[in-house]
Amino acid sequence: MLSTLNPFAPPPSPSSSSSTRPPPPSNPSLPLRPSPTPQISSHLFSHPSSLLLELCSDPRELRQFLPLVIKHGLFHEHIFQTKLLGLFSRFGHLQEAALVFDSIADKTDDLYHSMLKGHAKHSPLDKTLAFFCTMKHSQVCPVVYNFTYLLKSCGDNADLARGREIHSQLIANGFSSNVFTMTAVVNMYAKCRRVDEARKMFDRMPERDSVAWNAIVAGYAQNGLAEGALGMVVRMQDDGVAPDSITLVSALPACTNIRSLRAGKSVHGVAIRAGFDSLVNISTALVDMYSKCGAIEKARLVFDRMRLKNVVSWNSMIDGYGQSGDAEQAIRLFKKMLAQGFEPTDVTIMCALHACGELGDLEEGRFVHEMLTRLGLGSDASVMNSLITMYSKCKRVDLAAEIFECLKAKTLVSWNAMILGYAQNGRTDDALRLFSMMQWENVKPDSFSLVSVIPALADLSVLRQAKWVHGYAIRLCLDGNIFVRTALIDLYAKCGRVNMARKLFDTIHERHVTTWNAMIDGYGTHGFGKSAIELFEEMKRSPVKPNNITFLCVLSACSHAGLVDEGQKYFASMKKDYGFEPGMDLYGSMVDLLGRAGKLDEAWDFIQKMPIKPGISVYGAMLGACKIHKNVQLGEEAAKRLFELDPEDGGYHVLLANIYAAASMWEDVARVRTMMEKNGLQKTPGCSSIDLKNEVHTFYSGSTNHLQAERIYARLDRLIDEIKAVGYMPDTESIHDVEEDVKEQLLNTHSEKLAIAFGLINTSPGTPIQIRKNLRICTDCHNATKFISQVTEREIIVRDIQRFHHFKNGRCSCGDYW
DNA sequence: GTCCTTTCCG
Repeated sequence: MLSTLNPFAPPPSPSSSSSTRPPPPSNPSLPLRPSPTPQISSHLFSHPSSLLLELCSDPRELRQFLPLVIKHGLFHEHIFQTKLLGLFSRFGHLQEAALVFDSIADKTDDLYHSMLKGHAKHSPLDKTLAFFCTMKHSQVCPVVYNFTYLLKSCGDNADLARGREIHSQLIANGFSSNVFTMTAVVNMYAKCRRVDEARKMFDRMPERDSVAWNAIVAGYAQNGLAEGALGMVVRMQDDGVAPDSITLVSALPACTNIRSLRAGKSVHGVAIRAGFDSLVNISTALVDMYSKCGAIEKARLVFDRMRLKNVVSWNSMIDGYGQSGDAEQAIRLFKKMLAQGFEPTDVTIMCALHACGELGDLEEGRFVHEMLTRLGLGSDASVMNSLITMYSKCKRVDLAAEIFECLKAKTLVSWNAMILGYAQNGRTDDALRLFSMMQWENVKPDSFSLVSVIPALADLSVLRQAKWVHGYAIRLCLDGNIFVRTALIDLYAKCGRVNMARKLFDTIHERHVTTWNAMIDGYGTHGFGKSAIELFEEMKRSPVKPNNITFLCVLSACSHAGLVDEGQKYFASMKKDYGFEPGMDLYGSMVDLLGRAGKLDEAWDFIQKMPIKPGISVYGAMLGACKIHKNVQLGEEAAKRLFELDPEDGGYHVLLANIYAAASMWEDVARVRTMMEKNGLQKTPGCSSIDLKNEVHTFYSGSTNHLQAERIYARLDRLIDEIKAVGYMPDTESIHDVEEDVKEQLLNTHSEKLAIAFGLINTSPGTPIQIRKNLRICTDCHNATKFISQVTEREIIVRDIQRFHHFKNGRCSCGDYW
């Protein structure tokens, strides 16, 4: 700015202190130009003109000035030393400030105060306090603002111990009723999350100005105590202090926090009446409040009416769209922001990445990735964490892993994001590997880590691991966390321990909607439809409102238990009583409900009447029902439409082939197989696994590579004879083009049977056997297992991809209805 | 010379 200064302008009046000084002129384009140093002539360095130094708005200009100061021998003049020191410390160049400071022989108190301020604003807390100590040792008398700066620094570092120390020193220095220091004390305690202590100090203040009130309002708001914050806003008015814009900008996030549109609107009203609503920070907070309170259109209205927007305003609106599920609008606004020439910040990038992830838009995601690299945000941990999540959501967990591996400053969030990414992309082993690795690297898992890894364990359904992670959660003192507990409920249910799940459920008093959903679904997959319904009815009487997932769980429970009327009733109630518009999965559930129960025509009719175009899940359910009830004609219809939707999963083709096979339509079976090959679709090989003595044993159909293979096959041979003796008939009708005995042989070596035989050999009599199958259990194995449970007097629990089957005394809990 | 807005993982 030096070139813009008029050297002939009258010098500022000597009485003008720094507090009333106008802000330094700022022209962002100027500091980039080389400074016209030679044009500055030495006559400027008369004493009044030394004030010029103060007008330096950036350290660069200061550095350009310095050689001149030295050249003209002014460096040792007190006024220059004072000003230089002040400037260096204001700009955070503490080393240079210290150089000036140390060179001064007889230091005035002012110089100490100036140094302390610089340290408090720019140095680590340790250094600041060390300087404060030397200051006291040099017999410098502390002043009010020494303490306010020190306390702010303690608050920013959330260093309660040091905060208390400063607090007591302040009392010793007789500042305990000063409104400035005490406001800083209130703020410090609030920042250290000790709102009660902050409040105690606030109540003890002999007088309170609006700043003091703002400190306590913000204190409550930032600690998630919205009611406290809003209560204090009321109290301050009763006390005759009018809320200012700072009060309101703190009160708004409090309304946002409790999602209270009503409170937010009333603050908006106050802001309008006081004329604060045109302030950029107020209107930005309003945008955030409205969008988070579910009034996204109103947020957009406020946003569009803003005459002045800053990056934060844009970020709030973009994130508002992202959080309310409108990722497309978020991206559109992001583009608009770029078009208007705003430079995205780390926050903008994170919001944009979130939206890309939601949309699964890899191309856009890559574009944002390139942009953030250009912007130099490639080492910002938060940004990189968002990138990991974006790539994971776009099903490119490989790219996510690449980012994670290269990320130098991994945070706990990075680990959590990567674990979740693996878990959600079916990379269970990698999720578990990372979870144990993080502990090797001394990163302590938190509730998010557990909530990410537990579903991966639920995928494996190994009870031993479930118990281990439960114990681990207890040791980490995280088992009380509602989301961890909910994940554990789901885990126990998926490990076949629905009673244990219920026990955990009963210990939770403040249940989240997902807690109810997990338990209802647990009952549903175990075929306990009645229990699921009872629990749902209990939920309706609780303060927690069901969401559309709840209805999905309830309908699937009804479907697995054959409760057709109940299911239909709930489907109707969902729209009528709760106003939920059913999604594709719910329609699929309804088709499943009707179809499984044999009401195939009704199911088909239901599909024709759907208000939205039926998707894969709907025709998939129809096809599955046609397989159960051996309906070739409707099966073909469903498959035709299903294949038009181009599913990536080859399972539907297999389903159709099985429908044909059951009807002995072998040419059609062959046709479907050819079609699969042509489309590059593969049948997922069926496999069954069983957990034994800390090891998971996995079997594929006919596999002979197990160490105990000989014993297993021998036991299986005997087993087949035993169950045949009590009435088992091999279901060979769905196998074609081989001899009868080969058919039997093929059936007998199904993975389910191998796993059961292995379990029988290796466990003592009476021990329940638990198997996990990656596809649906086959009809013959289901039948055989019933007989096996009878002849061996074992309880056999099979979890297939759809549900649980509890076999006992020759019967299955699904009532052969699955 | 104190107080204030936006953001990542469930």
